[in-house]
Amino acid sequence: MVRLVVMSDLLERLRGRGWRMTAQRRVVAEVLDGEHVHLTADEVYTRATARLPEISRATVYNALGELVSLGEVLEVATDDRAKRYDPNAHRPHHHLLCSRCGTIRDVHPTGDPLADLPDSERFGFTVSGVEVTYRGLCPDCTTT
Amino acid sequence: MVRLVVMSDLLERLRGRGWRMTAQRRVVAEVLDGEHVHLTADEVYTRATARLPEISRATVYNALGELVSLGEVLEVATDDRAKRYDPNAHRPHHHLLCSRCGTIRDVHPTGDPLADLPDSERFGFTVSGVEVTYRGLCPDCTTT
DNA sequence: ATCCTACGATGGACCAATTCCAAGTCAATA
DNA sequence: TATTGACTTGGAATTGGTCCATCGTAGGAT
Ligand SMILES: [Mn+2]
Ligand SMILES: [Mn+2]
Ligand SMILES: [Zn+2]
Ligand SMILES: [Zn+2]
Repeated sequence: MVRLVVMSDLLERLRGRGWRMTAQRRVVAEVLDGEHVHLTADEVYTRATARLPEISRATVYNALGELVSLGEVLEVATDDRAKRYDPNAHRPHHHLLCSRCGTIRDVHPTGDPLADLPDSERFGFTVSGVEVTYRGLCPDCTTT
Repeated sequence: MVRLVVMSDLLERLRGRGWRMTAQRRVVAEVLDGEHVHLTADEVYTRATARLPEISRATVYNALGELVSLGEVLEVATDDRAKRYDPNAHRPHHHLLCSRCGTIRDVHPTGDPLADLPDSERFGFTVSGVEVTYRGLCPDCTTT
């Protein structure tokens, strides 16, 4: 039995969590749902505008912020100025990014970097997570 | 034989590399030299101003940018809005940062994260480096 | 089906971090 | 010491994001 409905897993979950559903929130969630992209707030805004022309930037920022607090979306800080929003919050992963064009890919390294930080290197911190960012050149940028 | 002169290792190197030395560039380099801090551009500007009151922000940004291109200083992007500048570019290391107050510490995890990224997870990229960022609460923020 | 109201949406002002620019200054070479 | 290309400056511009007063509406109550 093949599952044809791929969308709205996220929408479903949000509703279940009591997230008040509005046309604006729906399109933001829909833009993020689906493939594992890493859009900037402005890219989300542009795509949302295609579906709901009167949506405002402030609303997009609000919705993104809420999705992040809810743990449904991850905020990724690259060295670009703009944060990126990652809907793939359920399967833990890390990132590989192209220093030239900014492309981001999800990667799943082997090993547990948390285990690689001995107590003597924790300086009394309560360590709760770790992000690994690989940098390099994507196939396109390597040849060009 | 104890080495008393701890400063100007950086200055020395820059001179040797043919970096045209001006009063402004010197104070920026001096602010960064020495202990392993992670200052924002504005913090560098403030400290530089203490030594050379007429220096301008633009010049601080210019000098920082050049030091980064020269590989003498590392740019660290946290989730804060402002980038941090790390003079510890010679001994490879990673970072542990407090999610509450923003404190950053250098850490040296065991293991090689580059070796943990199999070819099948490189997607044709030429991978050149990796950053590991541990997050948690510093001792102060844990108790408070 | 309609009412109510607390929560959400809006756009425009505001802000912080950074970059850009035209004009003035100066370090290093000859 | 004269020359000149590189560096510095202050302010304007740009970018990415937040704030806020006001208006609109989702969804529970009736
Ligand atoms: Mn991702
Ligand atoms: Mn460091
Ligand atoms: Zn690329
Ligand atoms: Zn702290």
